[in-house]
Amino acid sequence: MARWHEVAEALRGAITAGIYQPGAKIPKEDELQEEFDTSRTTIRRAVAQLTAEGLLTPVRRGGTKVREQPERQSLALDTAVYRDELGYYFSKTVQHLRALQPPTVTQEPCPPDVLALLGLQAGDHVIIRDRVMGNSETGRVEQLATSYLPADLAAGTVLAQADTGPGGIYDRMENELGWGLLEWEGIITARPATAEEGDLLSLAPGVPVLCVTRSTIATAGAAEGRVVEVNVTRRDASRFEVRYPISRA
Amino acid sequence: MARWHEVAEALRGAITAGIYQPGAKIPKEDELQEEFDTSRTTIRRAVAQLTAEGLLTPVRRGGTKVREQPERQSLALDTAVYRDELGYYFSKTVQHLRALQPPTVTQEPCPPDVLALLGLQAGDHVIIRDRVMGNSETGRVEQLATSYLPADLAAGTVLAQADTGPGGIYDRMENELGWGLLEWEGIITARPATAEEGDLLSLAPGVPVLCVTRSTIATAGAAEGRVVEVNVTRRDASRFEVRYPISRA
DNA sequence: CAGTGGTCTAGACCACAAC
DNA sequence: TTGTGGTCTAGACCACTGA
Repeated sequence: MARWHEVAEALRGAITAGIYQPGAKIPKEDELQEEFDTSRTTIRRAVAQLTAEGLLTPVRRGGTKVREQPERQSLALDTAVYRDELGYYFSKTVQHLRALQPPTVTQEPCPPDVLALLGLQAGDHVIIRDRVMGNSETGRVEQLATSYLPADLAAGTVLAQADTGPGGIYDRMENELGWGLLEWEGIITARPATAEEGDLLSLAPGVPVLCVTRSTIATAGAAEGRVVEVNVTRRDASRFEVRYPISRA
Repeated sequence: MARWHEVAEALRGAITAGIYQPGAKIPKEDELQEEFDTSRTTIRRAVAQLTAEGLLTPVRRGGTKVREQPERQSLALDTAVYRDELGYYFSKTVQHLRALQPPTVTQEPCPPDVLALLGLQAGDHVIIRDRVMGNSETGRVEQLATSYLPADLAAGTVLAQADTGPGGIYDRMENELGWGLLEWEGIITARPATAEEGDLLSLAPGVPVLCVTRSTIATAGAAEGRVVEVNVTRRDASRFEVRYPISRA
């Protein structure tokens, strides 16, 4: 077994055994170096591993702390979609999330991971609507939301404009565009965060993002039967969870 | 910006731009060292970052490859529980998963992350039933399943034995123990994989685990109103997703 | 403002698996 | 067999930030 692996295991054991409590500092690198009689690089490799596992967070000038796991915030699973005079919404729980800035709208080749969902070919273009959402009072960023719309359907329409008017894009699709009563399907996934996501969401190193991907299907008009939108929301996986009820069938 | 950050960004750009295709090899470390005119350590730091993001997988003696994202396997969300003469099951989709070994049963202090779910105090003991599940034909490990039961309820009962008989623990709870018709609730989370999970599930470095946590609530008998079991299943987040329907309310 | 973690260098040897 | 990534050393300087 590699030396850094041994060091990591020793530290991990000390943490789970409670010798180092959450919020407490572990010895500084020089001290660990002496304790384990190895080079600083090896110590750093071990600490990096535990950091990636979410156990430690190094603080500049403040030592390396045992990470306090934040309480996870529950999201109700949006198995039903509601509608009132203002538009569609997917959760009965009041969302305090607001777009912190106007959405970014661009047109680009479709990223590979949404190609299949939209039923497109490699190289096909999509309209990308990007929003950074959070608590408008504290300014804290809570989720990143991105919509992908096939360019052959959406380019040049109101769907490609930053302001889509009252009710948002779904109202436009059902009313002005005549795409019928929309249908939806959801997928929950998780993956490592990109560097950009880590920045925007203030993720601790190594923490993944929890993704909820919602596909919108048209039932009439020019887009009948097609997936006309894929919406991906990404959240800090250490701070959010998706909760759902189970009933007897 | 740190040098390794620049290198990482350059490589990331080349990958997303398709200059390095999935499955292809990026230049070996010496060549990158020359190309970017920096030390090997810096190159390795950059490659480590992209590996953690799931973009690269180094292969010994075979160079470093651009990771081919495996197609995700869909899991139906178990919003309903079914029952037949053999016992309970949570998914209509036939599961080919079998326990690859008999379950491990131990008694330990309750881990902090399930304390609140079980309504226990720090230091309280739980019975832990651990199973490694996978495809019994290929031997491939697909998921890790762990059940936590409060020791004050389960110790000394059939629930603490490796073989719980036909129908499993839920039948024992409802029938022999008289805990009434059980109820359930589910939670979906994601977190970085531990070293052990990475080994068992053959996870690529940096890939998180997708967790489905199911709590069982008793409605009668000595355990009435209590959470009598917490079941946590962990899967490779790059290979699984949870899919669910959305209907109009 | 000084001590901590962050970055970087130059070099060496090792172990594993693809060739 | 041997070239690749994996590990490790000893040392240096930097930059941020919390004491």
